[in-house]
Amino acid sequence: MNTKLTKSMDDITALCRRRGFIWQSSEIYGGVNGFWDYGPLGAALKKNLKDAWWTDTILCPPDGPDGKPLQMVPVDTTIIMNPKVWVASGHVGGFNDPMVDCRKTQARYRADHLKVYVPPVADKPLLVFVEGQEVGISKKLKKLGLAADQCAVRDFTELAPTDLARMIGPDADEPGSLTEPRQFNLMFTTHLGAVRDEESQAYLRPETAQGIFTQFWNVVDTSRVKTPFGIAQMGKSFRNEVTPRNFTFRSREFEQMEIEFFIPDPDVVGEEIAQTRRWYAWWRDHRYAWWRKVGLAGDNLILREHDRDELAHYAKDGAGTSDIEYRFPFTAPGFGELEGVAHRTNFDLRQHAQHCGRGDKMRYFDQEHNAHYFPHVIEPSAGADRGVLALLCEAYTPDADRPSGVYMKFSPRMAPIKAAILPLVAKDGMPEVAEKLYRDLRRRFAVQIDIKQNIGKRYARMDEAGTPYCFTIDGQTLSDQTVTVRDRDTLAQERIALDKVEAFLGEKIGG
RNA sequence: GCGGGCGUAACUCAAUGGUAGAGUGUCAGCCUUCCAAGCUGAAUGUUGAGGGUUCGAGUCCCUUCGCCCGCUCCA
Repeated sequence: MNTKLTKSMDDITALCRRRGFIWQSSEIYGGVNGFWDYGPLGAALKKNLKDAWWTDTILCPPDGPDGKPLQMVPVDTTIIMNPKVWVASGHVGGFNDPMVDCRKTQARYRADHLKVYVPPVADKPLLVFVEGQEVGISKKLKKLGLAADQCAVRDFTELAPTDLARMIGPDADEPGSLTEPRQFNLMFTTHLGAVRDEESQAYLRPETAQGIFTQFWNVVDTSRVKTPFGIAQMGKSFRNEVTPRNFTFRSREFEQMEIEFFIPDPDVVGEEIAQTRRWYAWWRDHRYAWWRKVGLAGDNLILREHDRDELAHYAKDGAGTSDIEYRFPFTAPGFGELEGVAHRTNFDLRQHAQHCGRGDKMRYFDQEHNAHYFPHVIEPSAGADRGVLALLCEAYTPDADRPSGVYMKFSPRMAPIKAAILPLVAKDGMPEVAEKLYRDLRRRFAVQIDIKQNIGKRYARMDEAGTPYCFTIDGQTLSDQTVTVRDRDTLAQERIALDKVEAFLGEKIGG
């Protein structure tokens, strides 16, 4: 029995595996770093989280700060898009530079920033330095018995990889510590069609947001929305992370739940300046409240406003950026990001308007203010897999007093199995009553029937699956048509009428 | 990518260089009127993978993959 009362990530991972929440992708082949599969319970849990997000942000969001019903519409865009999208968004240009690492000093340099002093004789080392930072170079050369005017200065990128063994890195003392230049782009590439050349190269999206931005104009033209309104999308994204770590927290394939909420440009519509801050704060606070509502209600969830200097380039001039963060066992006492809420200004829409060549013609027309502008955007961007991981960590509750040693305290709305139907013993007509109840309930709820083994083992199984309620058919059921309800968290039992079970679940689950 | 640690059944762990095992779980049967109880039986392993040393490798060596920790990275 596990008597540990603190939550350990190893124990949580073991339970996820044992009970079928999360497995390593392609495990029988040794797995693949940064990719994870959801088993039956995990897939159900994730769907519950995504359904809650869809319902609570698209179908029935809370009223906005203006007291009016929020306008929200969904889209579902492709993972592979025209590569120009990623040029416009800045994902291709900014991060495509080959980098060189120094094994000795752990330093990392851009290859195109490096210059090399090449001595006239082959048995002397080559001295590498960062362009513009040549302080102390002549001293270093002197030590090697060289003078600067004897050496040719070449670009690092012109030299052959075979020269690496003779090179002394900018911060190193001995040759041979530099690696070959490597591409450091976090986007996965692929090729469209049969020919694998530069022309056919495409990318797997690193964020779903750009699908929303590129279809912004079609949404406006077809769905009768006007600012302020939001477009929401959930879907897979891909980042070729250098170091996938911490279970599913940093995966290379992951699912996002993103909203782009479009509001008037405060510079154009003067009286709306305060609105930008108001909308930003409203989304920030409501997204935080939503995570608490789905089960992260304890001290482990925090809302953290970013400092000015950690803002992304597109958000520098904005109303702010904040993270909703969860204290995972592997980040404690620190926190890990679940969702970021950012005022992205109108950077993305302007970029796309410019790159597609139509420029200001693509400005949105605001009839109410009689003004053309590119709307600003508040972006609440959440990680579905990180949300699931947080739900798992939060639910994991060691309890030395119960036979399983642990139970999963999911909120009823998130629980993969809402209820179990258990005949106390497999005779005297109890299985038949249980089966009828099971057939009735499964039409509306995710329920399971379990007849095998003794009742204690079945309760224990349900504790590890996080099933909030167990209905048990016993001898008394046969005479008075009542069953017991066992509450997962309190272990308390009460009797309710067999024909009230469905209403009971409906009330507790909200289904 | 760098440095360190670790890979044996679904899980937790044994096995001096000499026949791969136990407990738990799972499954089947019996029993059982409320919390992994009891009895009987069954299935599950190319010891992460691939090489090498050896008469013989889970054990020693090399490579590789994966996991954990620390750096690095995270628009």
